[in-house]
Amino acid sequence: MRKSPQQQRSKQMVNTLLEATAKCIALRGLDNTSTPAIAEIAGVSVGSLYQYFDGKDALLAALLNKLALDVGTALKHIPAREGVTLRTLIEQAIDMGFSLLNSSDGLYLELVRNWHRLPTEQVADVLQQHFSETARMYFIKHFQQYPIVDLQVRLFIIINSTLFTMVRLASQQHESLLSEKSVRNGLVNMIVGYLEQG
Amino acid sequence: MRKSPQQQRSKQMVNTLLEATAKCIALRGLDNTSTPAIAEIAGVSVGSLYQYFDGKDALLAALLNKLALDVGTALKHIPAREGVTLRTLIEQAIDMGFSLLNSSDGLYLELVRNWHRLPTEQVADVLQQHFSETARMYFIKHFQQYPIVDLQVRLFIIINSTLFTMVRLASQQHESLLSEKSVRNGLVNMIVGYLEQG
Amino acid sequence: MRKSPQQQRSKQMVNTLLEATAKCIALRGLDNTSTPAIAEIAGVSVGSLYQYFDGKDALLAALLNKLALDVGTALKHIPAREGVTLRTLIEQAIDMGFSLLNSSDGLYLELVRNWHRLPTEQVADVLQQHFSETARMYFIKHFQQYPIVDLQVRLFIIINSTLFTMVRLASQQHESLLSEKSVRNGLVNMIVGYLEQG
Amino acid sequence: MRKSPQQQRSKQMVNTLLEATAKCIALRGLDNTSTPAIAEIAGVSVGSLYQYFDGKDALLAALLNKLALDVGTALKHIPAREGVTLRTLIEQAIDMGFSLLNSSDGLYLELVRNWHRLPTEQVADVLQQHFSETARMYFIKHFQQYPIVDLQVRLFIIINSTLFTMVRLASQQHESLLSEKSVRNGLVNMIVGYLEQG
DNA sequence: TATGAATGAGGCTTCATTCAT
DNA sequence: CATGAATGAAGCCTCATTCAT
Repeated sequence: MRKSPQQQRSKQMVNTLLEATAKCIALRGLDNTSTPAIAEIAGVSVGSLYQYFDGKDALLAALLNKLALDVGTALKHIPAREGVTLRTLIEQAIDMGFSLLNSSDGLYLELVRNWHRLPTEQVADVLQQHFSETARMYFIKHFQQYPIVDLQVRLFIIINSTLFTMVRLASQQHESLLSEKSVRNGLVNMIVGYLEQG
Repeated sequence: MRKSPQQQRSKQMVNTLLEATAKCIALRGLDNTSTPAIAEIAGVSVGSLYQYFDGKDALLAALLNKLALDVGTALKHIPAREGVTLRTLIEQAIDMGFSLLNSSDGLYLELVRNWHRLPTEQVADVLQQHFSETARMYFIKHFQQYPIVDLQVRLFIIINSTLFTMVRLASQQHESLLSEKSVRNGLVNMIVGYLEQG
Repeated sequence: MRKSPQQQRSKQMVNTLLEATAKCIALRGLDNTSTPAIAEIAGVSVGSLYQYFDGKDALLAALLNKLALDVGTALKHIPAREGVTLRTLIEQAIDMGFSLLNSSDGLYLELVRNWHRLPTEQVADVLQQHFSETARMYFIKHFQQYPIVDLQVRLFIIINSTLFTMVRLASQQHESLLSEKSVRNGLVNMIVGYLEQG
Repeated sequence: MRKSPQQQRSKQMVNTLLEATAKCIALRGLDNTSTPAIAEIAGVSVGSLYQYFDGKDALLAALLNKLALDVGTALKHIPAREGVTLRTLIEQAIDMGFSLLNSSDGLYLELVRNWHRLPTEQVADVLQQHFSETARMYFIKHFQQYPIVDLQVRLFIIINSTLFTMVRLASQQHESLLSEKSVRNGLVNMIVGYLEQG
């Protein structure tokens, strides 16, 4: 590990680099994202890059963490007011998912597609925790009469199903016969149905 | 295109190379699968590789086609006898999925993980058709009373959900808290529930 | 050296290979003329090629010899009847040059362009001798009153000047502002003028 | 295009590489001039080569441009004082030609030999323009009484004739029966004679 | 002899990383 | 700290030639 940033300039540099990484991935794809390319986009020398990050992987890891936090935050802002139905909640989550996948020039899309080549542990942790907690709280509040068994399993299934179905759709967007809306509704139906099963 | 094989030896070589490719992907991952690596595993010179395939991509494409055919064949052998329930059908498909993902040293796992970097068109075609047909026939036979609307959408969702949920599980197998069995059952429940919705 | 052809079949094979070589050079250029390519055009295996020729260079050398003989023969047929003027003689030679360069899909053009990479010694010999003899005889017959001094030098200059000027012109034919005719006439004038100098 | 050099070191490197390229071509011939060979002669890693040039072709193009400029400059320094005869002018040009061809270990020789495989457009431009202008000016100044018709054609013929005759001679120098001097004089006679023709 | 599959040296190029300035 | 030039291992591919059948 390099020194962690301790000064103003440092933090800015770190930020610049992370943004450049994001931009590069979005524009050129993960495969074409090289350290020189990142440095160039950041308007900084490769050397500097290595002052702040141990290398490509460290940079990616940092980017993922940052994004995970952002997403986590965004998720927390899905209003869980009193009386909101499960269906509504899920609709909102999925809509947010689609808008993330379509945002940032496809950054998230490219990242999820390549999840297995990325240092995703922490990301998974962050999101997993968020969803687990949210779900647990929701069910405790609303459905204590028929508590969900196997919550972990169901969450695992739902999250992966939704995420990758969305990614696959977004990946063929232009040439797809399926509309985003119909897939969204299908997913919602499937998930709600599943969660309401004894 | 290279000359197509014209002799006994040739067909064998093609096979050797495809197997080496498969082995290499399984053992070392797609990223570390290079033409030299393949040639070495095949016990053959790089030159030979290029006598039979136009390059790395052609080799991959050929491998995928072959595997798609194999899988297609395997799927056709899922017995669809009279009176088999939808649940059973799906259970069998999923079980087959898991056994494929766990077979061949993880070859299928690695391939599905990297789907977006592979020349998957034909593969998708083969499988898509199989599932579409099977599903259509099944529902025509059993459920004409409440015909499934949006079959394409539902299949898209189900297939991707299942596939990637399984892949994600298999990818963390050793360290996962979730058992294959529980995920399998969850998926089956979810899918059956979804398909039986009006 | 391989065995020299001693049988019918052999001679034919040699011929087929030489023609294939010529064709290949004309169509694909010397740089893209590989032994496999030649064998394929000849409809013969690479192995056979090596039965008859020691390799690429031997093949080229043989081709050049053959062509040199052909050209030599053609040159001999330029009618040197009584009373033909020097100018006419040269015009005919140049016209023949242009028609060779434009013939055979550009084979000669490509060969002359690449003269320095070819085993040209013998070719040069053949042609050199032809021209020397012709010239000597011509001048002895017609101009003994003012015999050309430095015949070797003059021939060297004339031949190379003409040849490469023609080749250069033919090489840019399509995009050239200069017409073949005007260059031809210019060459003739220059050469005749030069030869008639004391 | 690579980044253009921005520092002292860079310009030096560019130079080193161009010189190494020149050296390599001169010593080993164009065919044996490979990127590894150039890098080795330059005493530099292959990678460096690619920091400065897009590849072999770019390197060649750059070398040619540089040499064209050098030659252009040299030509401009052929003194065209008042009263210099056409013959003298041509003698000087040819002498300069010979000395170039014999210089740099035969670099120019090898380059001209391979003209048709080189990116020669700009080179041709530079030289063509020089000669056209010089010739035009010369004839306007001295011979307006009998203006040369077909100047373009004559220049084309003269330049190519001279150049390739010289190259051919230089290519067989050691084994030739012809002396440089005699060929030089022959060329001069031929050219002057040609240019003075109505 | 004829075949053509197999070889492997050699050419081109990229990019993560280091290090002298 | 910042810089960016330099490195070199590693990937991709071609083709002249050999050799088992």
